[in-house]
Amino acid sequence: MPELPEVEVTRLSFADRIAGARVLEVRLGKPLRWPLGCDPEHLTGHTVGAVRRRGKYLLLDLLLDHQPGGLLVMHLGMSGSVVFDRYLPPPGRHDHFDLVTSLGTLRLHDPRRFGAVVHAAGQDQGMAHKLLSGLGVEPLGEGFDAGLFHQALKSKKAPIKQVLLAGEVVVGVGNIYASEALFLAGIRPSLRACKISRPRAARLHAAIRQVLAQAVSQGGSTLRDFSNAMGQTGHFQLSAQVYDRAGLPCLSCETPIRRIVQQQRSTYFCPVCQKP
DNA sequence: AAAAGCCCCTGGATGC
DNA sequence: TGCATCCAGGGGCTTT
Repeated sequence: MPELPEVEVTRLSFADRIAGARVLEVRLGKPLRWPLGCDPEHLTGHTVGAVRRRGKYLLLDLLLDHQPGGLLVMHLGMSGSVVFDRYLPPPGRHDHFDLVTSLGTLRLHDPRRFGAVVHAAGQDQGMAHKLLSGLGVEPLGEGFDAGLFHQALKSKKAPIKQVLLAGEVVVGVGNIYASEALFLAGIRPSLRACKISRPRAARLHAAIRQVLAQAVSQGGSTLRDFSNAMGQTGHFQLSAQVYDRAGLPCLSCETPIRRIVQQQRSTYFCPVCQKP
């Protein structure tokens, strides 16, 4: 479920409230995608500092006696969501991680368990962790430059939709927003990335930023059950131009939207507005 | 080296 | 009502 906007909206909904909290206990449910990477007891006594985001990962800075104490890396997978509150009911069948702190409990709810919580420490305070190295540039950051983006696409022969999803060039763009950004840019998802001209790459660069920023401002997309750490749902799905609209008229030209499958994921596009 | 396939897991919607 | 099938916001690992 969660792409960059949903993760960012989640971050914004609890970062300020958890800052300075002291970890009292960690409760684990069923196994997630990866093991925590440390004894849960080890985290007790740490303090939570800033909550940051890298791509679709949430990063909780940990401190111990005012010294850096590594990172707690959280990923929401396909069906994950987080809640943070002073009082929560006992964990349910899909609640697999509780960080009980002096200011409330941070809980990961994840029915499919593709998500994870991993403790990363050591070199570079955990930022050198395998999961975080090798990630592309942040699309909403200053490092996302149209010219560099075009250069990066030149070396990729795969279809542009798949290159966006891979996250090696730019992070955070998932299945919904890849289709939406390509529609806004007027580019066919099947077009090989290396074939995209400089002007079209610039247009896609702008479209990615626009779509993601708009989605963040609308609280993300709630397709089935996403909500932020305050329990609030998102509304971007009501603004989607092509995602999940197969057979429905294009909102720009009325041609039926098409659905194709790329890398076993659905892609939606308008065959008229989006040129090969 | 890059691209394509294969899984991990649960639940909701649809069809017979 | 029951059961089978398909589909779903991701991404690491293995195979071509």
